[in-house]
Amino acid sequence: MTDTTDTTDPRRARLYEELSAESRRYHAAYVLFNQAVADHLGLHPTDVQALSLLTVEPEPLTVRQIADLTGLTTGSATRLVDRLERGGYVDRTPDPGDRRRVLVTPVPERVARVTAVWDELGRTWRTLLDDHSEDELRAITRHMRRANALSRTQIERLRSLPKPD
Amino acid sequence: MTDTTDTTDPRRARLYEELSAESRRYHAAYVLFNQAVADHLGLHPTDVQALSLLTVEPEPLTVRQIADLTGLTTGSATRLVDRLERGGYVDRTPDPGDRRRVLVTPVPERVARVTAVWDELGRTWRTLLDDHSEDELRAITRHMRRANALSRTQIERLRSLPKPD
DNA sequence: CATAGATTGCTGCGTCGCGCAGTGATTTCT
DNA sequence: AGAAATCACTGCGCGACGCAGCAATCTATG
Repeated sequence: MTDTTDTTDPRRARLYEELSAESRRYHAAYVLFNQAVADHLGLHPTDVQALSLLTVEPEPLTVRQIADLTGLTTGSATRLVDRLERGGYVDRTPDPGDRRRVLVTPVPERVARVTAVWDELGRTWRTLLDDHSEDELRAITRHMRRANALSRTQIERLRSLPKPD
Repeated sequence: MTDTTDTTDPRRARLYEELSAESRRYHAAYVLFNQAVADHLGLHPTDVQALSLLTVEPEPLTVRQIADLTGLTTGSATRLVDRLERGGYVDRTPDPGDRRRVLVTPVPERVARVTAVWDELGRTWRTLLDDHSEDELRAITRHMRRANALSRTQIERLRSLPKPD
């Protein structure tokens, strides 16, 4: 019926409301899950988060990139890599192209311990995704991708704004 | 064409892969955004997170509920409420029904400062959601709701498992 | 080509959120 | 009524984090 998007549609506004509330709980649940994984492995939540980001990207990351992606300072990122290296999860390799940089590479055998936990979750996840249509899956992915990009610009906006205190 | 769900469909497997990778970045982005909001308001990320959870639910929460929802111990939750109370964001009210409990109620005028930041984000969010169909919005919300419930059971599983250390 | 400036990663230092363990008050179980 | 569980709270110590300063290296400008 409604082909064009009507922003004042009350039913649609209700959908926005529900999605907003649900995404808050969604993120809260993820934080708790991440915490549980960290406890299970004897790591810190930040470390698990960093490992997650480190394994998503195909090429190794520098310490600075890890700092930017996690939101820590370069100093804290150094200690984080220290912990991960001490635990045997990553290797430090000097960057051949720029000798200031240090490339952080995940150690597959060791990281497998972490991904094993995720994969177990992944199996149950499949049963969750299986009754979504392909179009729905694409819509979900697209929403996340765009929300991702949006939050980046919003963070910049917040940083440029004066603090209300 | 494919009416029933075929788990071995390679194109579908690729969709799962993309969604998995994107949701990792999605959560990372949220953590960064939450951090930026906290910096902006001079609060701690955990406090902002707690305020978010506190305002989603219509009725006030007890200290224990806050502890469970955020994953902290009751002791840390007490300090968290201390900080929020000192900042004027919440009020402590003894529960009339159970005098052991303390009800934590958000202070609307003060919390408005926080929600103002969210609402500004909300406006740009609308432009993002506006070009999703209602069915897509429902699919996204449904996915989050179910992922939420799933992670709860997965956390229980992790806690009952022996630690690999 | 030399030199100033920017960038990268690392290291003391102090701060502070957090978990742990114990306490008193209140409720629930037997 | 007494025992056991639950709730919120409080010292205490740990450790992750931000900050500031450091040397090494790359880049830009004359």
